[in-house]
Amino acid sequence: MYKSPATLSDIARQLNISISTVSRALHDHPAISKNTKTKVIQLAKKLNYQPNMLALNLLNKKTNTIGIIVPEITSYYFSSVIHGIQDLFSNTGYHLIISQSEESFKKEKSILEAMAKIRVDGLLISPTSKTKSSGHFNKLINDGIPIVLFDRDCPGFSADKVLVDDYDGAFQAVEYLIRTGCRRIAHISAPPNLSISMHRLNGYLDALKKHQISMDEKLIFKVSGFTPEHGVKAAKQMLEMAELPDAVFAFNDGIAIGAMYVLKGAGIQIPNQISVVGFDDEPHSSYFIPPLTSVWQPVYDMGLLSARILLSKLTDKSQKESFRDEMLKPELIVRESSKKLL
Amino acid sequence: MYKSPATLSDIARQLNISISTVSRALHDHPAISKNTKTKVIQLAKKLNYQPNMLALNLLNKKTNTIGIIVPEITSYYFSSVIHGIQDLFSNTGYHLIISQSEESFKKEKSILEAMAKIRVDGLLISPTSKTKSSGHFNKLINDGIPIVLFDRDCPGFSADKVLVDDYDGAFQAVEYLIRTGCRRIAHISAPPNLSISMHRLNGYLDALKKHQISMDEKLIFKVSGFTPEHGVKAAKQMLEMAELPDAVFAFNDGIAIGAMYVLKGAGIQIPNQISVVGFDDEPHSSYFIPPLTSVWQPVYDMGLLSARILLSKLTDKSQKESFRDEMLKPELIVRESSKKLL
DNA sequence: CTGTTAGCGCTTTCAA
DNA sequence: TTGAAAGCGCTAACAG
Repeated sequence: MYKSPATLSDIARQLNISISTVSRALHDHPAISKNTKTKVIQLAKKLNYQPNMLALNLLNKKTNTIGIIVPEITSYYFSSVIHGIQDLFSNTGYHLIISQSEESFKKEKSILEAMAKIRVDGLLISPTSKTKSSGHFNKLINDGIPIVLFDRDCPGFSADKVLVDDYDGAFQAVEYLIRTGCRRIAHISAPPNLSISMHRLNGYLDALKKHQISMDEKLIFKVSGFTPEHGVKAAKQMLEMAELPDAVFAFNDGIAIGAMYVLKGAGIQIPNQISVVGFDDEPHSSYFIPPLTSVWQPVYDMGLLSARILLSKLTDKSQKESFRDEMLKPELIVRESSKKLL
Repeated sequence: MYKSPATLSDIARQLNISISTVSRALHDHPAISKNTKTKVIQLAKKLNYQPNMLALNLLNKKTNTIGIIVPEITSYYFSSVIHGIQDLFSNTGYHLIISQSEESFKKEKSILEAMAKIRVDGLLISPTSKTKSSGHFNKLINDGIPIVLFDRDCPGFSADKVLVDDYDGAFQAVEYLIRTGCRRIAHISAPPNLSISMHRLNGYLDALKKHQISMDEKLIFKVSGFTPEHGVKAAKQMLEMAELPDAVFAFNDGIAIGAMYVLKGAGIQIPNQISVVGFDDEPHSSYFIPPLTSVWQPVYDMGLLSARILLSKLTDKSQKESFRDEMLKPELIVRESSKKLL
């Protein structure tokens, strides 16, 4: 059917020399006559010889493959991180295998097993919101497969980590709201088993505390996910309160957008009656009316840095045993959704 | 440092039997005594034996790897297709390698070369907007690597294709606008070398023609990309026209959103003065005010179907030589951005 | 029922 | 400067 690709022995046979000579000729080995070398190289080009990676992989016990596990790929957030990772690994000879855990711990475990089976050389992981233990991670570590965690932490698991300072981002956002005169600041919070969820909540609480604003339980809306629908739900509850908040700090842009939709629909002036602030700064957020104030995160850089750390582990196997713990800084992007007219 | 994984010969040595016996025991081979079989299986479990995929790959000349090439991963559109592809290939033993061409023909070619080098078993490709020839594709085809094209066509290239009927989607959208009373319908069109761009433009033109509305060159805004910024640009030009259009049909939601932002900012009533319709139906589109009318596409299903076609090629090598040419139907989702008050 | 052998494509000693 | 041989881990044909 299809002619199978040329091998070293094909070249050797045609030239009546040994396989090892051919191999040497193709690798700039010093001990080889100029004559045979050129002959080999010519024929190799003619036959369109490509080294068989499968054979090399077996020989080197390396797959040149990096595994990536994210909760989902269809979000601006994770796809941007992946973009950063890809950019760093391009031209390194490594290729990337991407899987989605879909926030399922069971799925995370089975993906991890599959990755172990195909013997990836290293892993970049953002754990699910359900992940509490790290036994499944450690199993791979014990096999000598390095893991770098990004975005989401898994407390108790020692590894290289690249996280964003969510606490600081939330603190910045809420302190800014206070500075613009808000006092009854609501927070729409995501599931508490997610570390970043707690960090943002704590940033919110501490900013209030710093400015001596007493925390009001009723102003904290806990929702079970991160989509606009969840924001819708929270905002509807909000509308039933005796006294409305004067600002909403949402866990992320998706929630903020859903909330803003409901509030505007109810005739509430944004930002004059209620300021709205999101988190993640998704590209379309600035096209809402009013454009959404949000906490920007260095997502692409997070991918780049995680990848760089993993690559250095892979390249320099003798690396010191200590783990890197990087904390990237987010940045508040102020837009109209929070600029109250004074 | 790390103990290397157990091999067949490890088991064989410890049990004082031959490697092939071990192999047979682990593969339910009929010719094997119950006794040795259980012994082998026990020890294998104890040693946590995992077949070495690298060796198997070399033996079978298969990598169990599928390559995916998309223009970008950070869009709802392509990440959803990928999601569909992943769901179909999960539990098939294949794993996926994803690369971005970033709309660069040169990059597409180099990715293709890399994919050939690592010997992927098959490829799923959505070509760049610059791709005009198919020589680089055919090179892989000649190596026996099947390719399935999705979303974007590459005219002149014979292969399995899974496309969406963009013409029909555009036609539906524009005919709907006409039915709601619009007569001066503008179109914001993407780069013409992109096949889907032309199909949507043609759908627009034919809908006008069918309803005897003469086409007005000035109402067709050609932009160089697909982001909200491009919509902003077009809308600003629009605002300088002597007579405004009464509707805008944008190439996609991104453009529509950018345009809507500018139009609303200029005090124009949407939909009463200008109806706005997008394409792709991104999840956040329904949270704009007014919520955006858009042409929904079966993106997830497109991924599923492309993957299914590729898988069947891979499984049944003796497949007939004919190519499948699937055309999925889009669907107009009507929301407030186009419901004029009569 | 089990062992021996060859081979997938390549690199790398060791000899010549 | 070149060749022969071993081995990476596994399967399968062929003998026993």
